[in-house]
Order: sequence, then C-alpha cells, then structure tokens
Amino acid sequence: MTSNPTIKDVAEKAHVSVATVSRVLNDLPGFSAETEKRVHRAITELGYQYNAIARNLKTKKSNTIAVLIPRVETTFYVKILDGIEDAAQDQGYSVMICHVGVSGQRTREYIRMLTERQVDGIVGCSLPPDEEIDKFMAECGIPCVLVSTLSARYSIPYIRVDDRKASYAATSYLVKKGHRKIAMLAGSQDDVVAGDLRTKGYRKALAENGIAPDDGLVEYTRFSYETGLQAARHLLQSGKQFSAIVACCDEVAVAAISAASEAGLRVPEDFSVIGYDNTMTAEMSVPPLTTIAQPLYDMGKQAFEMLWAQMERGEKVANKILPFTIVERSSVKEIPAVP
Amino acid sequence: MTSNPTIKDVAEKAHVSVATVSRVLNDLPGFSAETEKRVHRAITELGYQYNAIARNLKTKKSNTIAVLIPRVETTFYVKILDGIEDAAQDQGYSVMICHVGVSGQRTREYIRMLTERQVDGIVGCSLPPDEEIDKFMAECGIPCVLVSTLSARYSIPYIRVDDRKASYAATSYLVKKGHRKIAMLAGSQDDVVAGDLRTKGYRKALAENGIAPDDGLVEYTRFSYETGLQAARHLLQSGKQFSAIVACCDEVAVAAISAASEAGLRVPEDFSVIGYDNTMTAEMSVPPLTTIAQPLYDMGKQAFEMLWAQMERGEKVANKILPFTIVERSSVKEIPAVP
DNA sequence: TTGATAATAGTAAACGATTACTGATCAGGA
DNA sequence: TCCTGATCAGTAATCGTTTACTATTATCAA
Repeated sequence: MTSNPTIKDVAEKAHVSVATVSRVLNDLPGFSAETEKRVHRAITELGYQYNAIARNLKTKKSNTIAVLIPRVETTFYVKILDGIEDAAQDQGYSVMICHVGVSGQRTREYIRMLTERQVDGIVGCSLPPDEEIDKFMAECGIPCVLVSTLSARYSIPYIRVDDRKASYAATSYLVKKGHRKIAMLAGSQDDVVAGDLRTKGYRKALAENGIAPDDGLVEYTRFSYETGLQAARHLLQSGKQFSAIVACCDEVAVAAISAASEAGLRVPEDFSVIGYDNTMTAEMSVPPLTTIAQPLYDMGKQAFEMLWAQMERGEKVANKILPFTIVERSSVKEIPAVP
Repeated sequence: MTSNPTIKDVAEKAHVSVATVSRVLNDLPGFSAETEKRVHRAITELGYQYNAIARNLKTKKSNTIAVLIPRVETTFYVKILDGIEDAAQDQGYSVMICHVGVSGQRTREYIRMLTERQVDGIVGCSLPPDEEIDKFMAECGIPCVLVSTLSARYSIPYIRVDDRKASYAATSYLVKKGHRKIAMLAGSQDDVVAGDLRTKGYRKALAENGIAPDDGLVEYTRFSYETGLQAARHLLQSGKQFSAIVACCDEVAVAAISAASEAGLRVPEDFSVIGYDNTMTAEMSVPPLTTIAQPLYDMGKQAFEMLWAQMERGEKVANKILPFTIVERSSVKEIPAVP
C-alpha cells in the first residue's frame, strides 16, 4: 500500500502551489474559480484525504475534547454524553471518552495524557470529590467544565441543578402526598453535590414540615444498584416504620423496589419511592419511577457550549444552574389525610 | 501565557541535541546515564510536556481508535465500551466515541472524519445493516472490527455470540420449563444478527419440539424499551394465548414486564419472560430477568485485541464466536407437566 | 600501535499541513 | 502614461517531533 497523497501531490497535479491548495481547502480568499476547479479535480483524481494531524500540529488545536467519567455501570452518563457529543459534532469537535474510575491516580494519568494529546477541552462528569484532581484540572492549562459536580476550592466552571433544592422538593412532594415517615437512601456523604447536598435538602424539608429527623431512616449508598440494594435491605430489616423513600438516584430507587419485592412488599402500595435523575432506568422501572428530572441532555449540550466559549473565545464562563422538574409516574402513593 | 517548552528547549537546557532528548524520552539506545540525568532534570525544570501530535505526524500513528455506536439509549454498549477502553488503555490507545445514529449518511461522514484524523482502528458496535457502510469500512484503509454484527458481503472481522444458537437455547429453555405457547418480541427483521438470526433460532426450537409456529405470536420491535412496550401491548391486546415470551434484548423484556403490569398481569405468575444480553437492565428488573448472557465486557476487550493485531502486526484476524450462557433469575416460571 | 567495534551523541531531513511575505497581473482613475 | 489597489498565486519558514546518517571517542584484541 503506497502512502497517501498529500497536499503537495495535489498541488503538482493541479499545477498550482501547495499554498493555493490549502487556500481552496480552507476556503480562504486568494484563488480564481478556474484554479479551484483544477484543484478539486486533482483531489478527486488522487483520492486525496486531508490529514488533520498535520493541521493540528501547525494550528496547535486538536479539535478534540475529552470527557472524564468515573463509573460506567450506570445510565446516568449516556444522555449527558449524548448532549455533549451532539454539540461537539456541530462545531467540528470529536469527543474522547475516558473512564477514569474512582481512582484519583488514574484520573491524573489520564489528564496528563490528554495534555500530551493536546485536547482542547475537558469536561468532568460528576467526578468524585478530590481536591488534588481539582487542582490538577484547574492548573493544567486546558479549559475545563464540570457537570453535576463542583470544586470546593478551585474555580472550575460547572453546570448542574441545585441539588439541595431538588431533594428538598422531592421530600416536600412526598410530604404533600401525605407522607410523614420518610426514609432516605443517600449517596456517599463525601460527595459534595450528589451526596451531601441532597441529604441536606431532605433534612431541610423534614424540618420545615415539623417532622423530626430520624437517623435510623437514612442509609448510605454509593449511587449503584448493588449498594442501593444492600442499603434498602438493611433499612427494611431494621424494622423501622416508614411510608416513603427518597433515593439519591434512580438506580438506588429501583434497588428499593427490588428489595421491597424480595420482602414480599409492593411499591407504591406498601411504601412509595421517589428517584433522582430521570434516567431511562426510571422509565423502565416497574412501577415507573416518579423522579427528580435533571435535564441531562441539555446539561451535556450546554457543558460543551461552556467549554467552547473558553476554547474558541478565551472567555471566562459563569457557572450554570439548570432547573429540575418532578416527573410524576407511579411509584408514589397519596396517603389520604385522616381527619 | 508563553508557549510550552519543546524538546528543543530541553535540549538546550541540558546541553545535548534534540535527538538525544528524543532518545531518552523514548528509551531508545544511545545515551549515557549521565546525559539521561541531565535531560530529566531539564525536563522537570522546564515543566516540559510531550507533544503527541508532533509525534503522530512523524510516525503516522495516532494511537487512537474510534468506536461507532448507533443508539445510545440502551445499556447494551456500556460494558462493551468498558471492555474496549480498558484494553485500549493498556496498550496506550485512546478511544474516541462516535454516536453515528441509525443514519448511514452520518456514519459515512464520521468515518471520513476519522480517516482525516488518522485513527488507527475502528470498532463498529452492532451497527444496523447497511452494505454501503460495510463497503466503506472495508475499503477505508483503516483496520476495523465489528462487534455483535457481521457484514454479509464484505470481509470485516467480527466478534459475537452465535445468536441463532442462543435464541434457540432461550426458547428450548422455556420449553424445558414446560412452556408450549411461546411468543417472541423480535428485533427488526432487517438486522442480520440481532433480528433475523434470533428469530430463526426461536423458530427452530419451536419446530424441534413439535410446536407449530404461530405468526400471531411474534411482534417486531426496534430493540428499544419504547418499541418493545408497543409491541408487548399489541401482543397482549391481541387476545392470543401464551405462557412465555422470548425477547430480543433486555430492554424489550422489561417492556414486556411493564406491559404486563399495565394490564394487571404479573411476571412470572401470569407469563414468563426471558431476556437477551444480560445488561444491568436485566439485574435491576423486578422481577430480575432470566436472560441470555453475552460476555459483553470480554467482547469489547477482545474486539480491541483483534484490532490491535491488525494495527500493530498487520495480521489478518479470524472472526470470533464467544460462548453465551443462560443466567437464571426470576422471570421464568416452571409449569408442571400435566400427566 | 593499529584497526575494528561499540557506545554515545549530533546534524539535518523528513512528516503534511498553514501562513506571513512577496510578486505578478490587471483595471481604472489622475 | 503612470500610479494605486485589488486579485490571484508562489516561496519558504514553521509547528514539534522522529530517525537515518554521520562523527567522535573509548575499548580492546591482535
């Protein structure tokens, strides 16, 4: 297999200079209709393929962004990724996907590799809290944006929903439906937004409705079905009374439903469950989950746009808080008030 | 922000030539321990960052592969992707993700873009059948491998399970559990492996057990929860009698469970369901799905290895058929034989 | 002492584009 | 006629590496 034709070959064949070929390729001013035609003919005759790497070297842009994803065993990322990729594609960017796992070490190595590869931007999706990583990202010289997280110490722009408010809303919703004994399947406490903020919202709603918090009613999970299942079993076996559960994510919510089923209980007849995220897991659940909907696709899309503003225009961008909604399906029962 | 230091700066600072720096960077023979030390010191002092793009230009390798994914609204890909990425990472490759959608047009554009970017290999995940795309892939000059599909006309190496045998096994399993009236929620017929082969296996198992096929018992879906739900509703409303369903994928299987629930029916009490793929959807389902397990993670891993053999050693690689298993959970009921 | 060999290091030409400069041609107004 | 400015096009440097060749020195057997 002989090597690919280059811009030089095209130039020769079209009897013009490489500069001219480059100009027609990039639609820069400086050539006549006549030359353009000749160049295009030469291109098709040679089957010339543009070499993006050479261009990248010269222009110092790779037109590539990377997205860092900690866990992959969840449907949480797919809509975000979808949004990012659609937006990126529109602007001619490719997206590289990096499963960094929960290990900070691996994340650092990945970021180093990304700087080597000259990616133009990085979006970090709900990365577990790690100040060292934050520092690394903030100082690596590549524009970054965080999705569904934030950095406590370093100023990296983020896009997310107000998790405290959302989980406050979820809990209040249950109260409005007549529930008083409300348990929580919470995320890890060291996770700033999905863990800590969400349990704070829960407690606040309880407090405002004059319900005494009961620590026996909150179990911690790690946002996975498996850990959710364990936590839910533990809760059920504790013998504590409750009529509803607010879960830190949809996977954990369906884990609660599974645990109920194991115990011969039914949702929402025996207790109600409200999820968080509105992933497709929520839709597919039996019964379908009532859940806090994050606009995941839009978050992805806008995350790219925030990145783009930094990459293309060097702008500092502001953080974004997107609105959540409660989508009502069938996992919550209304308890009639006893007069 | 002044531009990054280059190998040249390092060379100056260490009082050696760029060639020498390159040698120590790549651990090539030709330098003393003394120079190595000097070079390393210069590197850390300057905070030198390797530029992979420049290297790629020279070596004509990008150390990047792309994976083409048609739909993203399914958990089917995540384990495959995970396997691919782990294997790739081990060999120093990055992976680029491309949602090509179901549009052949977009796929072609994507592949063209990938050749521009000089990716070293492409893996196509269960792409919808499209001869033109196959041709394009086969002739684009980049090593390819197909996961969970195959190309009818062009010789692109693939890795998959024997779908006909697997769905034969699924159906036989139901028969062994005492079922005779078995419906199928099939995939699109024009999909070679996940559609056509799977329904063939179903029919074969029926035939071998002396069960007359009933076309009224097979409904077609497009491998999604939504289309699965429609098909399942249609099946239930048809009034046809059946005691079990074999589904073309886990999403469609849980759609069947959802439809049952809507109709006030229960799985497996009123009818049994067997899934396909063993994604996390199968685990999370209530009841948990009995399903055909494809070794998705391994398929991804081995897909990369097949690609690697082509990229690194220029070998032609053989197709691979991986074994499936039936994982038994709780969505199938045994019907006692009536003597 | 001499030549051969190995080890260490440097020179400079690629890789395939972009782009700042420069040059030629030509139209049209003074 | 001459000058000006626009238009079209070429020359060559450059991006940051790798690598084929070459050069120097050290080592050592003959």
